[in-house]
Amino acid sequence: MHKDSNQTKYSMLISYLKEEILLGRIKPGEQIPSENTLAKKLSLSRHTVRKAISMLANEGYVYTEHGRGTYCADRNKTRVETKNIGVITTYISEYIFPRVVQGIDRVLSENGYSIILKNTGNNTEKESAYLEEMLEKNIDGLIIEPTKSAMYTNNLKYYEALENHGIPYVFIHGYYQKMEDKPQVILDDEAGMYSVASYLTELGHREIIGIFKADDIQGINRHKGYARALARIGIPYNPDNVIWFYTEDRAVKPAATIRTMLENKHGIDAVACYNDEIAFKVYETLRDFGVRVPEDVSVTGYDDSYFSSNCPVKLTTVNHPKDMLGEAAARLLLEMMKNPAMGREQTRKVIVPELVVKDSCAKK
Amino acid sequence: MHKDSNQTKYSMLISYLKEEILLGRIKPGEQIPSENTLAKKLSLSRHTVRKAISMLANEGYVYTEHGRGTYCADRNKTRVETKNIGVITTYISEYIFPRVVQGIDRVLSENGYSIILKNTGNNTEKESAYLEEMLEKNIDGLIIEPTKSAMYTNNLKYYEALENHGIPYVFIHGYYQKMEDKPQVILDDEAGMYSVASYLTELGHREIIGIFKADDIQGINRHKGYARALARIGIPYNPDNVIWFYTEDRAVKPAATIRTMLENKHGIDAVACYNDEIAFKVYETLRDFGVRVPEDVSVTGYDDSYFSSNCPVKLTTVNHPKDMLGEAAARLLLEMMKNPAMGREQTRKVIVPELVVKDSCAKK
DNA sequence: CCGTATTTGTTCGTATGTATT
DNA sequence: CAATACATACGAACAAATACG
Repeated sequence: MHKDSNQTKYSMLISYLKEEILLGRIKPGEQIPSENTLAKKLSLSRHTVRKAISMLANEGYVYTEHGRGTYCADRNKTRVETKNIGVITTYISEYIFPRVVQGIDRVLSENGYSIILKNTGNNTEKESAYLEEMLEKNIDGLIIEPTKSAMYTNNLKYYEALENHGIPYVFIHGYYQKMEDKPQVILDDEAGMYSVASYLTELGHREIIGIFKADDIQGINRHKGYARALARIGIPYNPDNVIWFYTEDRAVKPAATIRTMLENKHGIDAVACYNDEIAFKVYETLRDFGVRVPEDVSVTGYDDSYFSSNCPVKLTTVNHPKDMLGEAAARLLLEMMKNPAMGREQTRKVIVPELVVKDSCAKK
Repeated sequence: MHKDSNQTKYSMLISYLKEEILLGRIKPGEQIPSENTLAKKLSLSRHTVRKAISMLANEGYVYTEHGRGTYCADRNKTRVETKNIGVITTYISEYIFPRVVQGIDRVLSENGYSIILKNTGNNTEKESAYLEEMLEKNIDGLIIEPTKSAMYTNNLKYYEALENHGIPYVFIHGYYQKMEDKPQVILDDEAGMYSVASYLTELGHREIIGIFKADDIQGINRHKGYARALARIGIPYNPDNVIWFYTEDRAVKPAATIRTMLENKHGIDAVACYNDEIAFKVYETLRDFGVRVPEDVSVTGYDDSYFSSNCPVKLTTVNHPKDMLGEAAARLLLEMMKNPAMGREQTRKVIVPELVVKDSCAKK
């Protein structure tokens, strides 16, 4: 049950049964435990169980037969095209999201589809709720940016359900670790950060601080690229030079840690940041401390956003082909809807981003 | 009651009430006796009455409101709820749109609705196509930012159709000129620009250039505020000091015109811009020409976006309560869906923005 | 075919919670 | 604040349909 605990008892039972049905754990025609069994098992009165079942029957999830029992209804016989595609994003980042959605929308609108938009605010429970909503709404396909993709997720069941119902889906930006082979359009984050870190080492920097996001796969992969670039030229990996942050502390942790490092006279040649927003904050922290960029310390961002171009010292960064990412995901989804039996090679698109050199790095 | 006596008590009550409604003895909107009243009058238990009423509600004959009563429904207007709300924006401006949509999404998601997103790219034909699509999709409501709101539109028929189908809609940001009294959530653009221009006159400026967008109602209203502020202190209106631009030439016209003015030694004390993006371009143009901001010329923006805060000289601007705008629109729509007969006073929300003084203006 | 257990359907009573006026 | 109206939840009894030995 484990659901919205502030809800009513009957609605908890409804969402429990609904989930079982939507996820295919109770199959059409299958009998549901009797009212008395459910009441006893869940410590509810029979009246409450009846209320839940009567509502489910009304919504067409189950049907009851007098004297026989209650059965799961077959709702899929009437699966019509809705021409709606679900799009679930993590949090509406001001500088990435709109362009990606625009790319998706352009391709899908051209093909007569509309997008149903949801954003999870990087909250896993909301992701559950919205996936369930999408299943109920009978969408024709789904494009989803996974929430906290580096963390354990118990939402895998929804993806299985999508597959059971024959609804294609495409991951963008990231993917869950057990689902590397599922359809996806991603950026090669490791390669991107590898090119940043290599660029910094070529400028002669050795004490390179890396700042990474710990709860999404992008952060993990960018960290890999950072470590690989340093290893290539024989710099031993130094955990003290790596700062990890989470969605929840992104506004304070990176800048605060850099400040502490400066106060403790931790040697810093360069700072390679998870994205432009962090880089901009790092730039401000350094400036406030009287450290010049790039003369004293080099700083790099990631995403080539307005944070990079509007920073007093334009930030060297990695481009983010936002529109292209959205368009590619939409096109892949359309192909999959046309031809459901696509091979793995065709359902994985990796876009390699490029280093964009601006003014925030100098030779040591 | 006089009906099939072999039936159940609750079904007798159902057919009694159904008949009253179908024969028009109980009219749509009219209140039905309370559960307790019916129970007492008909010598039934309240539970039995509730059973009958809940089935009638399910069939769409009546609807209940917690704490108020049970009412006769208008069966001609009961469409099937899709729990989808259409949202049509003009063009996905990077710095306004995501927050507005986020505000809309937050309120609607909380209430179990999803948004179907479309953007017109400020193209009137696309607006037609998308309005038609929304009508086909059977949405429960619509939030729309009108495309080229200051121009003639021949999409009025779609709004009429929405009304005929009983689908409520809310304008945001702007409205068409023949539809001033339709439900809307807008910013008081005239007041916003009035406060900007008044601020500039109070600093002693007289030759104040105004740059406005000609094809949306926001531009028209901001121009009104500008003209009113100048008129207030007796500055005669000078058309040579006003630059009009359109969606299509927004990237070049404003900056190019300022450059021409500078070359022609047109006197400029200050430039009041349509938005921060234009103001940033004007700032760059002035700087490239060797004109200092704010020492030589004052510049103002509008929207309080990152263009304002990331400009080397932070731009004095007008705030844009993006989230609040979206939330207010969503809440208004929800109210209208609940209570279709809302008066005009309640369906028009005007948010008055505030001047945000930063560093780009100085005394003459 | 009968009897019994099971399952859903109808109806009552009672108590408490919550929204509206 | 009190009264009113709907909402949730428990308990109990009996009826009607079905399944099965």
